[in-house]
Amino acid sequence: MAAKRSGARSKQSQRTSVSLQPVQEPRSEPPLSRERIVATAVELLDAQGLDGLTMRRLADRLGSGVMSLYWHVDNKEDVFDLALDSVLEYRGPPQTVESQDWRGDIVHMLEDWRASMLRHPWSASLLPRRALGPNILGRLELLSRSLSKAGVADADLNVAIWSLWNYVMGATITRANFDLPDDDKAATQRLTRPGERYPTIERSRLLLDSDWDGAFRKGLGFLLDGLSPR
Amino acid sequence: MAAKRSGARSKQSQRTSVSLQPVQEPRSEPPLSRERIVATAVELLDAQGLDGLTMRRLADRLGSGVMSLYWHVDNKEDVFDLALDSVLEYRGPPQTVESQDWRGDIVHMLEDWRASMLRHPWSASLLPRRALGPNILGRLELLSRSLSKAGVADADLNVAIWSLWNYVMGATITRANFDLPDDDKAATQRLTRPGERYPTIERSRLLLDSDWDGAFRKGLGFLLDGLSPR
DNA sequence: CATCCTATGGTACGATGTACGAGTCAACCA
DNA sequence: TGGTTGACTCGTACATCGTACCATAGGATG
Repeated sequence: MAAKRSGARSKQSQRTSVSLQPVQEPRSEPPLSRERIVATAVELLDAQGLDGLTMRRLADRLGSGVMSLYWHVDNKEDVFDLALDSVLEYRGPPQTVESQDWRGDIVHMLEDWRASMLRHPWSASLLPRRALGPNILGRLELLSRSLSKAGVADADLNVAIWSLWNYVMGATITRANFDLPDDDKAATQRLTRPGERYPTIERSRLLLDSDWDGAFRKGLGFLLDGLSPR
Repeated sequence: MAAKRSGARSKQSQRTSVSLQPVQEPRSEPPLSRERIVATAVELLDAQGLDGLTMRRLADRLGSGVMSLYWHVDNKEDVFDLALDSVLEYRGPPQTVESQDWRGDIVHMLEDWRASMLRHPWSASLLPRRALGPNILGRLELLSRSLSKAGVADADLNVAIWSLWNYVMGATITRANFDLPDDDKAATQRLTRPGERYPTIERSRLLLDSDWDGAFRKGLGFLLDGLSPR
């Protein structure tokens, strides 16, 4: 029944028999490919946001017909999946040798993760509802190893991983969605609206001071304090 | 320019001059109202998910014409906002007297928050991208007061609030989106796919054991440990 | 030359959010 | 009493979306 869904699409893996290419590319678009589609989708998402990506616009940018895309990708969801994973690669902590600094490794990876997502704000809203791609699993694997090295008990390992995941996801999604258009303005207005008031929040300027990066780092520190054995 | 956006809509606050109602309601639908629309929208969202809410379906359920809705709400986004906030009320910790147990109060509120959202899984994906409604601000206010009472320094207060917010949001969004259709299956397949492997994750069965509630509580405990002064 | 596979894209369909304006009905004032 | 006004309802129409279906082109292979 469900024989449609096979990953066997788009194999132009053939030798292109390089022979000789014409002296001058005739200015036309390069051929469509999964990679070119994904790269252009990321451009479009960066420029126009989640709703800005439509198959027609994507085809326009690629200089192709809309339906040609469907030869290379299954559907729009597929485009989202591919764009998302393409944005979440991680090269690992700077030094190549076996690291002693598990805490530094974790912080480095998580801050890089957050930064990658904030560079492409749409990705934060997308990640939780898509299946886990290889790049995310790779990050979780690294997290898991570092925490083990840090002496976290096996029984606590999953909780620790999820806690860090939750923290990063929550912080990033919130941040990415918070300053989209005029949200600061809206929140401020809502806060200062006469009628109901929120004195403690207002006093601490919770919604106004915006050292997001510092807050992220500091809160992550608290969480790691709590997770560290003893 | 932006004179459209005024909250002055939908005031049928008039006295209806009760006089006498007919002996028998003639079985017809009750009149449209903001409240009825929101309640029905929540029903629909619960039943069909985020994409299941369309203005046409909503009108069908209400036994009205589509465009009649627009007298009571500004647009579909408005419906989302109202539905979201209507689902996030909080009555406060059980006992009425001044509580000594700040940690218990916080845990109670946050677990109730998470439970409210999981009862309506669409709400988790919606919350971060909508402006903060009064019910959310109320929860933040309560959080802020409890943490102050716990002795968290003013300088750390915002970080502590955001950390807890992040944790709850991340945990809930992940949870709400994780077991929608056959996601477990997909994740498992992906994990056990020959080729690339993730040995540590696999060994710890990170994606397979599913005591979400326990993990949430335990991780929250770790975070509060880290946040507690000294 | 015939046949096949890869790749492209035009047309068309059903669904969506909502602008516009015409309709109904009760309350009010003359 | 009759006219006017406001609150409220809703049919029609339109632009835009994802994508099913199908016709086509061109190179590789027989």
